[in-house]
Amino acid sequence: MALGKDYVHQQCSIARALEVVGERWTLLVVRDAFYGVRRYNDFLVHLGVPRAVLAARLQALVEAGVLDRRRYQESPPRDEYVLTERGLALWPVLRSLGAWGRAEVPGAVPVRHFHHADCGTELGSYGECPACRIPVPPADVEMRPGAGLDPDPGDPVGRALLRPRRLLVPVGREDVSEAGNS
Amino acid sequence: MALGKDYVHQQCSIARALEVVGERWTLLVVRDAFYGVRRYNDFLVHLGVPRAVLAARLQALVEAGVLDRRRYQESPPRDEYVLTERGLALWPVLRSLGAWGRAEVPGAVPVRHFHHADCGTELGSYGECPACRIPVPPADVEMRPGAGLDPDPGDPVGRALLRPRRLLVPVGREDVSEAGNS
DNA sequence: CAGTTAGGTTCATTCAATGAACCTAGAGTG
DNA sequence: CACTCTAGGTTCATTGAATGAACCTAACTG
Repeated sequence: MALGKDYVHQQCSIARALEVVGERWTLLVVRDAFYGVRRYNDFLVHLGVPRAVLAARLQALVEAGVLDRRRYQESPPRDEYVLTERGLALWPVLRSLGAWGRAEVPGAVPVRHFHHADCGTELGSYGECPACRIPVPPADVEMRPGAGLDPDPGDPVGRALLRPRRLLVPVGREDVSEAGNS
Repeated sequence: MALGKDYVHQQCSIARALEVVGERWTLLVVRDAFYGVRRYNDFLVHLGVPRAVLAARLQALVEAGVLDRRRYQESPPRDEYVLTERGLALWPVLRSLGAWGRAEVPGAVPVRHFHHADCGTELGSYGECPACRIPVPPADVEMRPGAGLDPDPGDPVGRALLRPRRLLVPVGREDVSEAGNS
């Protein structure tokens, strides 16, 4: 990884984090993992990333301990990629990046809203629940579509993510399979 | 910017944030700006980034409204790059990335510690003060060297950052100028 | 007026991203 | 039992960006 070669001598834990998640597409792969995407093909169609790049990123994330590659069926051997504890710890990074992108990038209409599932309150910029005054773990976060969300994405995974969802819950096969069931 | 071309169709404020700060070196430039680095040459020696890349990144950050380029002397015209409000809003992103890099990247010895200047308490993972229970704005953060910090960095800016410092306070010329005053 | 400093630009080379094509192995279908 | 589909890749030529060295400019310094 090119970043690593240059960042290694940087005296900074930010640089060390960027060695792992700072490459192109990597954080979007992790984001999709939080959204419940687990399979190679689902990442592929949802991100629109080249296959070779996706394979390289998934492998790098597994080696870094961010994702766990696990066999979910044997007959045709199929693996899925699931966030580890280390990967789950990236939630504040994604949350703060998303909050910044929504608040500070001009012309941004809210695309998704994140709520504390226990009480329904929308999360604050730090991923905390303003009502309960606690940092909300991703498993307790409910994602709801916002006004800026494209109502008809081209890929089945994007369509599955139109509905309110709990984070980390795997995208169901029934959501993804049939294309045009309106 | 290559990222923009591909991320634009992504329905996500994380992707929009990455269009601005997701490129190689960009977040490290912003980090240095928080550390008090303001001048082209100081970024250059501290980051070890190619000159052309630094010029492109600074220009992009100015266009994105993250940095403000301001003339600080006329006689030889010299500009400095200072964080805007929008740039200051990136502090939670850097803080959470740094916290993750320290906690989750194996073999990481703490390089710098960040404390609430008002009370001296070390910041939590979200950039909050655990004692005062408030998010600490970067101007109120004191940075102190940690055990993992190289005690003799090769560049004068790195040496200036060895001492405890308030964030955003510009790196003084007297810190940077003389090389080997032990 | 020679040297230095700040802040760049230009250019050839290297390296990674892209996207299309191809590969493999098992599953379902007629 | 041939055909085709699906999941999960690999390979390869092309494109594009990063790299680092060299060069440029303008002003100040001794």
